Amino acid sequence: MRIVFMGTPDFAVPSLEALYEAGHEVVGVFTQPDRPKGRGNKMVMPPVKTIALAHGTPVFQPERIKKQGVDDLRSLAPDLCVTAAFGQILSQEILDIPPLGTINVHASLLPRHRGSAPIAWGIVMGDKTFGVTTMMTDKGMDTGDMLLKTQTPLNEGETCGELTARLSLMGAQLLKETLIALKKGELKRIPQNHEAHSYEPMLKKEMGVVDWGKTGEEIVNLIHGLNPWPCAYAGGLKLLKAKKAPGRGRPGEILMADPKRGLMVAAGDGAVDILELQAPGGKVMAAKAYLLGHPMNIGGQIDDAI
RNA sequence: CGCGGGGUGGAGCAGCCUGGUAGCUCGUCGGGCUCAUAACCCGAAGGUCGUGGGUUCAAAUCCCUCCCCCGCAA
Repeated sequence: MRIVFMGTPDFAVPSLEALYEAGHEVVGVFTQPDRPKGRGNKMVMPPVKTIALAHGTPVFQPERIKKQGVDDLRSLAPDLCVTAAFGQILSQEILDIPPLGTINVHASLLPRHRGSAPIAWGIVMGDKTFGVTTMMTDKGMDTGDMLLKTQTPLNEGETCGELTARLSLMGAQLLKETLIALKKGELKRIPQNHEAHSYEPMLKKEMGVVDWGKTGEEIVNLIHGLNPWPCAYAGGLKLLKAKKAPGRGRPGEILMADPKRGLMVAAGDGAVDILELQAPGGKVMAAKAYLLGHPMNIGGQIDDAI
């Protein structure tokens, strides 16, 4: 079976590798163009490209697949397309090319959390159960029929980055199973219950500003959901890990700032024990370590920390 | 050459501008005190101040080189 894979970030890598491992014929890989990134603005290739090149698979990086990728895709004559966090929207013209259709690996339990950042939003919104769904891609945004689904509970204190790594492996496994079922003709298409869907937009930096009037739990979810990007911020400090704690005070008030006991900030309801943070220009460090060199005034406002 | 921050005992920082004895908060080790403790007291070990070069009587500090780390720009 001739398969064309479309994907870009780390999340997509295990899925692509699963195709190779299962012995599928990956005839081409589409991924986002190399982009200037990091310090020095050096050109960096998407993780998926690195893997594809290592396997000698032809790589295509159209700026807009809808415009410049159609002919390339058609000439590859794929039987099936597989997508995983590709980052571009496919037109009907593209979806019509592979006879078997296009299967997408989506990191949520559809129909919940359609959109580009399902894991982060799930954590931010307080979900306890996460998962991956394989689905037939259609013209809409993650609206196609579902195929297989797998789920997992959120671990205590787990961040979006950590959960994403886990789900990417689960997604790869699910993709394998999906293709096996496809081959056997046992694949069932389950329409989504569109009534129950939710859709969330791309993450924005502004979301990260902590509103200390919210509950301790909501704030902790925000901190973990936005880690590693764009991250939650308070007073110039990037907050990476935290846990809910009992406490009472003016929202944002520093209740405790002790190198031995930690950094506790009052929320609208309860308090938040900051475990890990990052100061401008600095590395990620335990809040207790930060306090050794940056004493804070108890009773002060965390937003004035820097 | 995209912009900016940083590299100082094991950890987090100060000192650098205005060269001249290595400082702070912890940790560690030893001793003491206490029913006890994230408490307190006494003492000790531990640093080529990222690298290489330059200026100087003298460089963590001033000048140049290189390496590494972090943030912005998604």
